[in-house]
Amino acid sequence: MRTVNSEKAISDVEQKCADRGIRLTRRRKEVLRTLVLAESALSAYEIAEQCNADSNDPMPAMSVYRILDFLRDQQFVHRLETANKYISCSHLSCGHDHAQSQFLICNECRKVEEIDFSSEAFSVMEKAASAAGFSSISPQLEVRGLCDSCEIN
Amino acid sequence: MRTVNSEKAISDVEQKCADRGIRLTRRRKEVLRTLVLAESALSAYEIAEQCNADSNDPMPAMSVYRILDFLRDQQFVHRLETANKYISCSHLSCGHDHAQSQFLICNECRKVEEIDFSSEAFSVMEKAASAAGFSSISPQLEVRGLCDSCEIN
DNA sequence: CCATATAAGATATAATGTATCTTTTACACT
DNA sequence: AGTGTAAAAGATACATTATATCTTATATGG
Repeated sequence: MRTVNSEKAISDVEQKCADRGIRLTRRRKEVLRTLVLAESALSAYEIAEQCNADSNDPMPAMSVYRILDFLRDQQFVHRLETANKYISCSHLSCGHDHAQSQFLICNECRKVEEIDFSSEAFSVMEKAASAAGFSSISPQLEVRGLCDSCEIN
Repeated sequence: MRTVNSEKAISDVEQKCADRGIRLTRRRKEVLRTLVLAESALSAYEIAEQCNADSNDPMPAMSVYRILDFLRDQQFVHRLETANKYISCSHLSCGHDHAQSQFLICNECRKVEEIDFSSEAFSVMEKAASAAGFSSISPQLEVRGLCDSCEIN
């Protein structure tokens, strides 16, 4: 599934970088491609491992961290805080911004879905937060659960 | 604030352990007390450090992990997945169960509030999840934000 | 008092992440 | 093309969080 539009996603990112006047270097593209092609979220070290499997030019884990910082700044990649893993943004080819991101994470198969909670859901949460003394809350949310196919088994 | 009812909370936990036929050993009580008295969530190593400051009987970090497993099983303590820290349950003295727990975490001062989202909020989230192919989701939720006093500054 | 199970101690090591300094590369300008 | 500058990448060290495993101690029931 994820491979179908992966090349398009990457060239769209290249375009965005050009527009923003920043560089999508070979190394950065390597990391991005690894994440775009990945079936699931990957740890930084898994990304390095994958890059090293794909080419003979060794990718040090420390570079992966720096590159992830860059890709996250640009919102091409998200960090799953509850999993210590990284995943490519599911909106790489969209024109608009995606500062918001909510993730559903399957505890069984580790599948991750990036979704948009309704503003209704969000305002309900904000109300509860506000009552507890938190006036501003982050729109990044990670919800653990079971995906439908793992639910069945 | 947290110190006011801390001794009561601990003796309530002792009672619960007696009821459940499990042991709240000296070591376990040490860890629990440290968390109950803490102003904020603590890492496992911070807990060990604190225990070691409080007594001359050294608490190894590895014991802390084991004890945290126990305390979490019993729902006396929660793990904040986004922070890799631990916090005592805010319902230690309640009679009923608290499998559910939602946390507001201040990104600035690290203050944590344990709250109960309305079932309304929850059903809105469940609906969104279900549309994305997740039929069951965990009630533990960690929401990052700014508490009111950090908001002002 | 002894057997057994549970808890704790001890040690090693894995996994994840940050700090820092050096070297290389890209790019603008001459 | 040559050079200066800034960004990126490489390299190394180390900090933090966590798990695995084996041994020793302690509590409890018979």
